[in-house]
Amino acid sequence: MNPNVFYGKMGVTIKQIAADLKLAISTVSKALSDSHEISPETKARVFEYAERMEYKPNPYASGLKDNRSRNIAVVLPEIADSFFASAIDGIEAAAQTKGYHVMIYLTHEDAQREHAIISELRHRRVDGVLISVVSNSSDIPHLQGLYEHGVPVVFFDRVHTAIDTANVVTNDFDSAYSAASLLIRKGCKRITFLALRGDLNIIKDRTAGYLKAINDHGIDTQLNPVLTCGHQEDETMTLIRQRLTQEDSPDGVICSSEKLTTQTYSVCHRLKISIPEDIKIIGFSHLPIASLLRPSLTTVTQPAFEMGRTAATLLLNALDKKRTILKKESIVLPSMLIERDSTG
Amino acid sequence: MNPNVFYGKMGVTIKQIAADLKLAISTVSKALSDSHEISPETKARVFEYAERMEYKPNPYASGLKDNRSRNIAVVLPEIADSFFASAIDGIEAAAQTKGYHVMIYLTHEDAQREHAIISELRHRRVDGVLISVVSNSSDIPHLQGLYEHGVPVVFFDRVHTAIDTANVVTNDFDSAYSAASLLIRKGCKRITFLALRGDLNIIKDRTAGYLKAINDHGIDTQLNPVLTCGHQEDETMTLIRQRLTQEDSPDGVICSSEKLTTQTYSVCHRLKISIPEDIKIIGFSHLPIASLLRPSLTTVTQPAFEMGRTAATLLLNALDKKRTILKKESIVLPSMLIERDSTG
DNA sequence: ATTATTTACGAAACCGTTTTCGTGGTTACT
DNA sequence: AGTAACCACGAAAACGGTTTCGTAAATAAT
Repeated sequence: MNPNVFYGKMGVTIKQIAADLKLAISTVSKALSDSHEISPETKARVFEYAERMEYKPNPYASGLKDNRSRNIAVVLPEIADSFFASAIDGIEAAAQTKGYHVMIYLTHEDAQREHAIISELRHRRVDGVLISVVSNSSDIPHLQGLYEHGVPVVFFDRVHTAIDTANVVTNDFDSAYSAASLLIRKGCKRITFLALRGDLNIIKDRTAGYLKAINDHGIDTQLNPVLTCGHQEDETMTLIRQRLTQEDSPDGVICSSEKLTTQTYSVCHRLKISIPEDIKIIGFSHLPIASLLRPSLTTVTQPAFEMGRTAATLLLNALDKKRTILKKESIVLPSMLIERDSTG
Repeated sequence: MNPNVFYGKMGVTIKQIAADLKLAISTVSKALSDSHEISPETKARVFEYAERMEYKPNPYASGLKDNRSRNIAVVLPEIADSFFASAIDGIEAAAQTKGYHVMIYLTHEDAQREHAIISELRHRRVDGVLISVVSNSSDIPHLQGLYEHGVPVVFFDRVHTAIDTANVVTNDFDSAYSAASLLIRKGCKRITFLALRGDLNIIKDRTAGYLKAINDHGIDTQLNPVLTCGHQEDETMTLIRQRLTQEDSPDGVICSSEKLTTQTYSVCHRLKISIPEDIKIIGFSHLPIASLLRPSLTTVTQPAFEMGRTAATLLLNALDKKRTILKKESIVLPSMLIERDSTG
């Protein structure tokens, strides 16, 4: 632009400063990092000038040396889900205090997209990855490859046990057990557990916890089945509607995901099935406004923020120590079963 | 682990390939970019080898040359807000198709934090910034500086008109006008408009639209006031409660933000004020489950996803053309007033 | 007085790319 | 035959930093 207007345009480089101050580039670099081999006078000169020029080192240039960008990736199925939104919140909080930057990648429950993203992340754009996978079988080789190529991976919520790294989960089995027990205690005789298609660990665990509760209470498993739903909204709604209108329709439903919960509510509203009189409902959900629903929703609420923050902290601590392989460990943060009106 | 298993560890570099193939680095680089000055045979050799080694260029090394990272920043007040969550969704969609990467920064409605983040972004970590500001006066010099230093900025939703760049908003004035008109039509005599403290344009516009409607309908402005709320949850709840329990308490409320909406609902629930009989409520909110609330909520729903995608597209198009200054323009995407039970 | 050490700085290599510029060897034109 | 034009490749500079090493001068140790 205008050449004599100002140096600062487009970012002053260390080279510029060196030239202007008639110093060697290395001298300036050392001065800025407060090296002991530079005299106080020179340091002062450099500091003052750098300040005036608003010099900021280019992070990627520095990163080239030690091969780190201080960027981490968060890969997750969707963001319009209060669990994931809060998890990101926790991740960002941890990252910000540690001087890291958070990149977001959305898979939209699509294994192919996840595949593409993981593949992209091999290019060393990020120093590490936090991920909540789409499916438990989808992308082992890719994730494994990423991990083995020196990009540490930490799973949260939707983990992938085939890979030996750290992960952060909640007590899915126990919460589902408690949820089912509550419904049974409330007198439900025909509970349906809404599972998600796929082989997600969290769903498997929740389903198992549910079935254990049914068994432990000596209740007929036939009458208390598991219904597997897909990710497509209309298809799932139809499925739920059919279930709720069939003969011997359920008097209790446990929804294993937030979406399934809201979908079930929608169906009930539309069909004028009254909760909790006709049917009692518990949802796995982090919804902050569960208490404002009609009726207020009994939830299994995950510690989303904490899970995100914990996972991020695990990863960032490893990165700070330049550890690229994390000890295999599962950190389990407990969910809370919060009784509200939908279980009357 | 197994040392002789594979070269690929930690990422092959172009230099490695050159050495292995006994070629010059430049030759390999050109071959990979399919340059005409490399013979088909050599290209084939290089391609095949690069493929086998799973070579991927280091994005930040390349970025150093043309001074671009293909990363963009999204700076916003919070993520646990369905508007912003959806906006990110739209942004990510646009970015992914254009080969850009999205970094998230949360200000938590804190001007200082926003300041720190903007300042951080001057280091050329990102090629451009999408932002929904905390306040309209907070950080002009910083944003201005960022912009002038060659980092393009696009505002969305919470814009900053003092800076001459592109921005994407919704028709706040008109929607507020419509919302107020609806309440008046429904017979409300004492409406309260809940504004947010600060000098956000969107709030100002919404407030103005509300006041205009009150005026146009020849209604007493004294009885239809604006109540300014802060960002602190408990404080705001108290304020709302006071208002709803005072003498001549309102029979209609318009909440200018999603949080205010849910807070108002909470207060009504707690005080057993029945909606819409005692009071009618309209909320500016993108909540996908507005219809599941008790009672279902009449909303002014912003086109969040579209706004995010549009803002991102504007920015990315400029970046692709290496344009760093964007034409000042406002793209207005209309909100929708969706009547539900809360306005009875 | 001689050697050893410290001080304060500069030169240069390096990180992984891209790009400009040479250059030796063919092939094509007149 | 002489020059022009290409062809296929390599050397080196550049991007913006950090870091290692070298070195002249000043100071300290013997």
